Amino acid sequence: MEQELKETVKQSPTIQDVARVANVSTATVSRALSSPGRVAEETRRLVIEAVQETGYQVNLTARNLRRKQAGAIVVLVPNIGNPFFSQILAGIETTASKAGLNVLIADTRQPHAQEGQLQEYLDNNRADGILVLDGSLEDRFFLAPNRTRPPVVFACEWSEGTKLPSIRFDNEGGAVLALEHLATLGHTKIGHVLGPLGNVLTHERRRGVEKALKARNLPIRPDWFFEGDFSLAAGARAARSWLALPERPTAVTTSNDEMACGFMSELHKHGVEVPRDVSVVGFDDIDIAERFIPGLTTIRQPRFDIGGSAAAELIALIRSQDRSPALPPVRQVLEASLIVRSSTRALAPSS
Amino acid sequence: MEQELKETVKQSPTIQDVARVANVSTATVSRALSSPGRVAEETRRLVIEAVQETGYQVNLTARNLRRKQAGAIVVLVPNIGNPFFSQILAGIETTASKAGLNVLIADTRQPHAQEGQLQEYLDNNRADGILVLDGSLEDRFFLAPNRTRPPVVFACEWSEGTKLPSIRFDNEGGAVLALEHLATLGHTKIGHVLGPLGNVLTHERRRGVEKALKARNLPIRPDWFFEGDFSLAAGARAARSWLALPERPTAVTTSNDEMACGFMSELHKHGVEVPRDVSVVGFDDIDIAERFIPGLTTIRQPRFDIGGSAAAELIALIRSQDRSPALPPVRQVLEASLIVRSSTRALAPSS
DNA sequence: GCTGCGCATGCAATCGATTACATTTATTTT
DNA sequence: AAAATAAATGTAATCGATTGCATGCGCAGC
Repeated sequence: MEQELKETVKQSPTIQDVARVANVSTATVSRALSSPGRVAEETRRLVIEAVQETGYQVNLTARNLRRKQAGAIVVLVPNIGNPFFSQILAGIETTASKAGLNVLIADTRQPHAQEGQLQEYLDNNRADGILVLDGSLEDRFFLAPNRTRPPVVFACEWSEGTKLPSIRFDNEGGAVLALEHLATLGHTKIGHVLGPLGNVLTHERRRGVEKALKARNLPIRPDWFFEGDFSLAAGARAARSWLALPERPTAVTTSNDEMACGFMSELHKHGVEVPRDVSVVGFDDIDIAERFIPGLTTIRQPRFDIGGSAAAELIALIRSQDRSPALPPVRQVLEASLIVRSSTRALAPSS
Repeated sequence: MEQELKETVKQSPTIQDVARVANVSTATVSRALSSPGRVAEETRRLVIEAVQETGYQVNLTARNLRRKQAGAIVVLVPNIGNPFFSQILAGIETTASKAGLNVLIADTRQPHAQEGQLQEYLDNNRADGILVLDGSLEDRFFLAPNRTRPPVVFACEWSEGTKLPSIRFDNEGGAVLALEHLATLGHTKIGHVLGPLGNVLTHERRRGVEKALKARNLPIRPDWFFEGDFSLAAGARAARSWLALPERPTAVTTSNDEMACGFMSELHKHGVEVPRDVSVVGFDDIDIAERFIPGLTTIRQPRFDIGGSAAAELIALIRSQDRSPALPPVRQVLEASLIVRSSTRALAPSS
């Protein structure tokens, strides 16, 4: 009898199995699959057939071990829960998985993420590259101290000091758009709810606001700039400050949409209606903006695209890593646009 | 001279380096680190010291190759962008990374994710276990056709047919809570906005609604059940249906919060105010619910916890995989609670 | 004092793919 | 036609950790 005992538990087919079926060496299989130019046409056909017959799939762990790579990138995001980031993550996912890379998402604000966890990602092993969506991380994380660190790309936020590549929105330009819109509607007393103080976005958006005010020769009053931190609660706090003001701005721009929602929500509780009593412009155009009451006028940014661009840039960096000379750090800036809804209106001529 | 030429590019230290410094074999180092009981006290101390001196970190790729595992779990989520899921993901992340497992997030609704991508995750290599947050995936994905498939745990949603373990909220109970609340406020004409039809959550929540209506002897009218799909837009469509009704319910429950927001938003555009003209109860308690205008009365579920529990269950399954006999499929149900805000009010005695 | 057992440790195979180098064969050059 | 070159493939080392098996040693039992 020729019958052999077969194991009942099927193992995944390995490159050895393919080699046996195709009647070539494992080296040839490997080459046929990853550098087709280096094997004969006919041989390649045989290998492909054998792959199909066996249902072979490359073992990424083995490949990564041999190639000394991790097969993954890690994304440092300040807060997965923030709807602003999810679209960006989707863009990253799409681009990365096309390149065969896994995406690990690390929430830098999660208590357990502090220090140890983060360092572990950064130290050699786990990731081939790092995508940072959180500009507030200290630079020391990225300034390779002694060992080889994977390449880093910033997206959306970035760190002022470092010269690392970054993909950004035109935050200053966006803020200017918001201000121009309000000015066109006849507003002259315009306030602004800031993001967290250390944050670059806060900074850039504020600069846009001040620039536009200056250009129009409108007042820049410190008591019309409210502190915040991008949260709904911060928007509500700003609303209470606004209410307490002896002289109130007739329009307010906010450094993100969530604060705009919190702001309007709190005003509503005190009987103040938007846009009747005050106009509000947000920033980001998160999903709920369209359906908030009232619909929120805001600045839209191509979020899916920025994720994709950043991932693409990082992948390019990873691929070029061994090759000399280092690519010059890219700094790509994507444009923002104004979306007009119902939270803004022309200033009544009376007031 | 004893001076040797040192490479300028420092490699990560390997287990060999540690062994050399500690003056033991690599086997001993490995054992000292992963099964401390099997080496002498003194030796272990030496190894630990050597680890510190060299800054050694285990190479997970090598370990995973040798142990034939992937070192990661994959989470199948219907839509990363949905704020409902982000908290759950955070819970999963926390638990998984404590166990040294990476978390890969796959958005099943992303066009590119269809078929190929998904299958790739499922087929042997990439993941040691799968956490499914999307009940609408076809069972065939999980019914191992021929090869060994990693363990699967459902969280939040699940697939009716399969007997796989699942961690769930008490959806029916939550819906009953919502209905009881409205009934207590004097409402007798109560409608409901459904989720997508195939979805188990839609089904369970609907069942809760009908059960509570029946218990109170209130009418169950087909024209008061509105079709939906969990999106803001679906809520808005339901609002238009509600407006077109000859006889309108005075209160509406929705199968999730986003639809509640869409519903209220659209009504507002037509001059109908909540809760003055109609009371609304949501489901989920997403972040914005508290700050919507009006604040949304809704059913809260411990989202972070469900993610954590599900991950823990999956990890237990992974660890026990080789050991006989298979654990019995767990089905854990977490309780929901009612959060009362401003979108509901007692029915005016007049109407 | 010899046998046997168990503890601590080392040796070397192994996981599955990649790739430097060697070998064979075919093709071109002079 | 011999020599040089190129193309296709095979052999075996390698990535870094884990682990089955072998070894050596000390101690208890007879």
